[in-house]
Amino acid sequence: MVKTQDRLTEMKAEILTAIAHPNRIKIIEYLQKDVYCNCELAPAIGLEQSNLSRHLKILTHAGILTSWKEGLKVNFKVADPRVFKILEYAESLARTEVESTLELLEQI
Amino acid sequence: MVKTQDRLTEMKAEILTAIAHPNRIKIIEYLQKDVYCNCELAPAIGLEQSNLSRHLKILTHAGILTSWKEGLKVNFKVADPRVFKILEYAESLARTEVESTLELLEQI
DNA sequence: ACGATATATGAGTGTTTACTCATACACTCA
DNA sequence: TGAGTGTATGAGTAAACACTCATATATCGT
Repeated sequence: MVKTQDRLTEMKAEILTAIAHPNRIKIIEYLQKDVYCNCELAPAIGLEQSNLSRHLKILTHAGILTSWKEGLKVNFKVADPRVFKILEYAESLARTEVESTLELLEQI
Repeated sequence: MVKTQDRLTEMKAEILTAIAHPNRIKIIEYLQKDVYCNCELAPAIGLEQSNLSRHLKILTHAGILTSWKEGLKVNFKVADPRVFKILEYAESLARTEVESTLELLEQI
């Protein structure tokens, strides 16, 4: 079944696409500490309310965040800690890149 | 230093953005087996030559693939196995999503 | 019921992306 | 050196994305 394999590949791409934006990475990492609502995240991350709301929707739709209402507010938390693993590996790759750039500079 | 932290976040986003495309995921996973050139990958993955070339450029530029010339051909390999870890976590998240969807269906 | 607060969404905009076709460039070998 | 092969890239296009402003919707306390 090539079709099923393709669907899985698409789903992986959807999950990674949802994560792969600076503002959404900030959101996920901020939510590592605790549970927060839109109104608390907006000033913390420095995003305009409607823009943040859309980023949160993208993350929730991708299954990366879960949300629930609490009065006026909508709270968000990271649905699965494996997301942090992805970010950890991305960070360690980024750091390796910086290091090898520095090594190249030292050779001059 | 907020600026440095932001740059790191951007780099993480760049790395994940480079990975987060179905065709590029296929390329990376195909290269898990062995080293291949553009001309071998094109039929294997089913991409038009110039399109594949651009995807390979994106992956190489992001530091995910390394390439070297061998006569006419340009060979590619995955630069760092941590990329596979990212894809493994993405896959396991995708599978979890499928499972929870199935569970919801069973409740009907 | 009313004003205040939190969130979602329609509409508009500028930018980026993926893709294709055609063509240029790089290299090999006969 | 010229034909053949592999790769890169310019140009054009359609779709997706991120963002903002204005506004709608939902909920709370008084």
